Amino acid sequence: MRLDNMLLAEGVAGPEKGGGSAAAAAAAAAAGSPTDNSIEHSDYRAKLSQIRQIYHTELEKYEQACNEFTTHVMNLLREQSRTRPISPKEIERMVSIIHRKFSSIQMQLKQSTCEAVMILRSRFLDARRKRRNFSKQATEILNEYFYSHLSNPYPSEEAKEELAKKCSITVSQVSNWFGNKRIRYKKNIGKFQEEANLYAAKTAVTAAHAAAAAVQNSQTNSPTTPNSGFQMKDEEFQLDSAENKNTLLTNMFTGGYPAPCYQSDGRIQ
DNA sequence: AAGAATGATTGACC
DNA sequence: GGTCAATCATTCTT
Repeated sequence: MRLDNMLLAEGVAGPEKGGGSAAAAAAAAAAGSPTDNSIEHSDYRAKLSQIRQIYHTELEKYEQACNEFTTHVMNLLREQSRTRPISPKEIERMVSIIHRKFSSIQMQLKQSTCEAVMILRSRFLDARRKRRNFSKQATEILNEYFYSHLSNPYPSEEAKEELAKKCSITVSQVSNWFGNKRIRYKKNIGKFQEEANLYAAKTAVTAAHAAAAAVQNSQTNSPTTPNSGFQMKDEEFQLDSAENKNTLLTNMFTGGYPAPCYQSDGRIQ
């Protein structure tokens, strides 16, 4: 009974099911509540409840019509009983015919409701599958964070939330982005070197401005710069040495490619 | 139209 | 539970 299960899972089954309502509640609870993707999801839920409402009102209408028709037929039979004898069995037969007819109509209603739910579902899933590239600003913000935390590009939950807010995307999208970025950067550091230098320069410039404002007479010209490549956390301090920074600074302006600092085997954590 | 880039999903791992 | 790695599916670039 796929259709029934589906309706139950979506909470479309009505109270007329009697004992089934408990099963409906259980199924709804078991289905869980994926509370991510709030905007599209709430839209989905709204449409679903709309379908459910239509189903219930239609069902009620049929129920009522069935009752009305039954009493109408009963009246007719009663009238006919004056002219000819009508057995209780015949009445029973008529009533059961009517009920059968109406229950088949209700079945059709259930089926079409189910179809509507399925269509809604597939549309929802399609919408989720369809992706849009993030805005340029969003990518910029994410890249800025990534390259300025290259030694440990793992934003905390709070940092993720902040980035998500700044980029107007969800936290899981931020997680996805960092997951993709880490793996793709690691796979081909050379390809990303230009980008890395760009963002390193960007943060260097802003840091330099701050530094210049603070210490005008100082000779220090090495603002905080990111590492050349992210490493295992164990190596972080070792590779974040001043020597490394200087190398990067030089490379930044000469366009050189600093050697990647990866361990041959391990994962990044 | 083909290939590259990119966001999302999935399964395995710790 | 978060991450990695492979992969899918769509979008962008050439």
